[in-house]
Amino acid sequence: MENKPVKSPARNRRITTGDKPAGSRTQLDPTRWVDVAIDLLAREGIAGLRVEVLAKRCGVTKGSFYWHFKDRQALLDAVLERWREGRIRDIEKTTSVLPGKELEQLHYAIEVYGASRNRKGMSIELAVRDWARHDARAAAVVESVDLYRLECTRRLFVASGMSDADAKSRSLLLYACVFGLSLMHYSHFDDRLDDLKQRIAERIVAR
Amino acid sequence: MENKPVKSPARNRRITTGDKPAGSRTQLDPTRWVDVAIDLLAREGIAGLRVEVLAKRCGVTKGSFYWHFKDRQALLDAVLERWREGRIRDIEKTTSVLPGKELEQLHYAIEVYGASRNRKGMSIELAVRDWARHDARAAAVVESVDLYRLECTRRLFVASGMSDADAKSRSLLLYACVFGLSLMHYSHFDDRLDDLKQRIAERIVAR
DNA sequence: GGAAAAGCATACGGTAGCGTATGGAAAATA
DNA sequence: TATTTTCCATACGCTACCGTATGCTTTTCC
Repeated sequence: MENKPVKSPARNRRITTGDKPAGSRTQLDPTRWVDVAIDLLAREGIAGLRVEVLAKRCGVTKGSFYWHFKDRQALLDAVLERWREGRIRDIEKTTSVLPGKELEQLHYAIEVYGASRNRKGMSIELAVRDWARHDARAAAVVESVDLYRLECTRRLFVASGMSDADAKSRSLLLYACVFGLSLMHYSHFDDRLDDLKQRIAERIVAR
Repeated sequence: MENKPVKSPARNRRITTGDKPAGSRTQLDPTRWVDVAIDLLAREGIAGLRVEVLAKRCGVTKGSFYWHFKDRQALLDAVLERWREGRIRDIEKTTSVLPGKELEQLHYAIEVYGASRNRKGMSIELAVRDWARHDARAAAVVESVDLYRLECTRRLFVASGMSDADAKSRSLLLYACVFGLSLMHYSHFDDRLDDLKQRIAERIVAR
């Protein structure tokens, strides 16, 4: 008597990812779960990154999740690792520059971090940092990323002719300012925010 | 059976604001709940501020909580209001200064914000800001506090002889740096952090 | 001293979330 | 085609919460 409703079969889940030569393995999700998880993290924060919510967002149930991951912590570890790798790559890309263009590149970095098109990236950044305040693993990842960033921009300042101590302080000030601004609500403080930001960037980089 | 049998009022609370003089009244709780709640907020963040956890920390059960507060949101509103008042008072105290001592006072403010003895205050600050990222009420409070802070320090910069535009940018940079530093993990970036901080403060305030 | 209110405990229903058990369907493989 | 492996749905037990209902005990006040 107990017929199944057969409501939403996953019949046409033909995954057409960048197929290798007839890879033949379904190979559906090792990365997709993390993709959606990071999107959820950006929107809701670490407290909103729940297994069943994530599964629903992926169009499956948690039965699938627990086939791919041992538990929630395994997902969180994967999210952290993915974030770390992405940040390292991004830092290297942002701070590699031809000699002579260092200060220009530093200005560019500041502008990119504060740009509105980078909203999601900054949401992830803040979510991870909040996460790190109550989780040692996240804190360790944040620290490694911070140190790498600080070191890369320090080199740029040094390459542009500044002393090591000056370069260090400017590098730290740069990132502190970038993240601090993303924490604040100052849009009503001035009606010419672009000028304001420009002056701040000058104070960090110039002279 | 849809009547309200006996118990309904959550309304006629004791006044507690000087009803009787020196009455040794119970006076136990209108503020104490919020005290403990803010302590819990500092430790665990907004996600850890749960009714039953708070009650246990107060040494009672939630039956007591729901006598004093309509619901969890009422507590959160009280926490926000208390935080806002405290910040406003603190800003006024920190930025009121004799003419001629403005830059000195700005240095003092920076140093106080970054001091280790202010750890709990900064924990609350970060918890409220994270809260504000997903709650409109908290966001409104943060914005009002931010604008007040920015305005007060702007006046200090102006009073020390800077242009209005310069003062605005330095004021914003000051707070962005203070909060940004509290988000970062840079203790291994240099072995002389005091020098580093001093250089940053100089760059924000001096010249 | 006794009624009334204040202050709190206990029990309950309800939701959301984690992780497990188990079965079923689809794809891969023999 | 038959069997195994992959992938997912469903159901279950458990815990942590929120908010309500209903007492019980201590004050307060007359």
